[in-house]
Amino acid sequence: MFAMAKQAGRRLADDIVMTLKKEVADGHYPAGSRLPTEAALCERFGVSRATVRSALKELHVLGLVRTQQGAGTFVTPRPTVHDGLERMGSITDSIRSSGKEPGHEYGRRTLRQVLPDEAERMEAPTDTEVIELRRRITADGDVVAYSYDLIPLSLFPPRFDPDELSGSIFAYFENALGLRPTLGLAKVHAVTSSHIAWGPDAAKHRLFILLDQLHYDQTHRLLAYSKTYFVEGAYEFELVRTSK
Amino acid sequence: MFAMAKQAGRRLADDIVMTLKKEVADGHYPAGSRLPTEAALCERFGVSRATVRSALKELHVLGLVRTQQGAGTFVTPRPTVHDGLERMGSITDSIRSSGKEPGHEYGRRTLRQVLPDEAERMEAPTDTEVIELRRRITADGDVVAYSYDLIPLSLFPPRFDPDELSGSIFAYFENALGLRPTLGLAKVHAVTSSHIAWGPDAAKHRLFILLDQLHYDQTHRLLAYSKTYFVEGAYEFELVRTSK
DNA sequence: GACCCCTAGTTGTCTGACAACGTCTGCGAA
DNA sequence: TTCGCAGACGTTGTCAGACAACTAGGGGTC
Repeated sequence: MFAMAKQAGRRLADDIVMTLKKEVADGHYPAGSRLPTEAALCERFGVSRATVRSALKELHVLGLVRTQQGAGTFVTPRPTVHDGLERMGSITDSIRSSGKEPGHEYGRRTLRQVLPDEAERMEAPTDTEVIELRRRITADGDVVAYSYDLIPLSLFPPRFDPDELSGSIFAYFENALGLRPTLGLAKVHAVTSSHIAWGPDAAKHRLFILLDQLHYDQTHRLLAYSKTYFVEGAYEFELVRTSK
Repeated sequence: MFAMAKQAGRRLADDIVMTLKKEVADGHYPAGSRLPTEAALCERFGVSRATVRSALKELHVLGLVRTQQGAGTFVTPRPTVHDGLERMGSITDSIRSSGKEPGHEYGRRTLRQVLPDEAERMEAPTDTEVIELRRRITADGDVVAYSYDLIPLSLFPPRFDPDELSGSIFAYFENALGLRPTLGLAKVHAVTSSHIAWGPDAAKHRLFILLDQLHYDQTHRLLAYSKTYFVEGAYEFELVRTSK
């Protein structure tokens, strides 16, 4: 039989989803191939058909499989594409997955009140206190982005020392604060400006893609408001668009 | 009872999903409020609980609701956000949903072979014949984007007259050819160039966001390769990023 | 007021059955 | 042999009823 480590609070169907997701990703079921029948999956996982169908429904909504009445459930053929910008994730990870070594150089860390336009975008009171970070993000030593991040002071523990913040902000959120950004609302702009870049290579960088983004966790609490200026040409900006 | 127009090939659960989605969007069930119980929804839609659960599962995976065993199903509080760039859809629709009137002005329509770099990006033979379209897309009369679209000639019926193509390409695909673009792979760039814009306002447009995009249908057939240059500032470029 | 227990209500899972639909087999006709 | 068709069979979609797991709320006790 199938003994799965069952985490507290998790539903049976979730385990099946995770297992099948992994097997599809690992090529156990190639694109276009047919998954085992619902009855076979029932037997394998030791659950009822209702539970298997719940799991398959999730895979269907996620676009991983396509079901056809009378025929079976098939793995959706997908171009081999790593996740794009539509997936929440740290820039650090995406640089690393492209085979380069990410780096962070921190500029000023400031404690201040939000500006009026920032408050409006964040839908926060105008007296909200935030920590402002200025960073340069590098890949194999080359600057790929300049980032200006605002993080509400209320997220941090009392007696917090801003200098603890280094490296990836996502990693800090997760490891030090136990917060996981799961939703980002971004606006994309093209920008030419000589006031964004700083540091030794600043003069070379004039054309940017601006990702003006609000980060939330699963409870829709605002974690950060960041403006990240990607140096045009230095960072491959990919996006997978899907229909509903 | 509830008599719903049932489209061919659609499942019962899909109708329920659409109805509930709309009602949530219309504020019929405010954020955080509890949806009717599964039993109540069964009665309302005249279906079994299995079908209702299938529909609710879809809403759950889509992040619209949260279910809690023993308590009920609740509408997820969400920032009010319309779909962003991560959703496949025509620019025309997105302009219309922002309350403006979309328009299309067609420039040259050309029948030609693909260029080498185009063939590489399209993963197509170098002797592929395509129809090239040049369009200006407008909102309330103002140019918001210049688009250069390549569509494989093989998609068109024999004795095709390029002049039939007008208005939204997506609409033409769907209505005239029965094709539905469901997947887009895009790269995003910032571009400054004086060679992109054409027409009366060309001189005003120098800074663009380029969406360099391959369009596929559900069978993963390439429908089009388009380079759309959005005039910076004229089009609000939004993106909803989610985690897996 | 604070705490515990019990109960009614709701979602999660199980079982069994039939309907709707796709696929394949095998037979007969050309 | 080849082609077309009918029917059997397999698979997913839906239905019905039941019980398990869990939550929220009420009432009682201290």
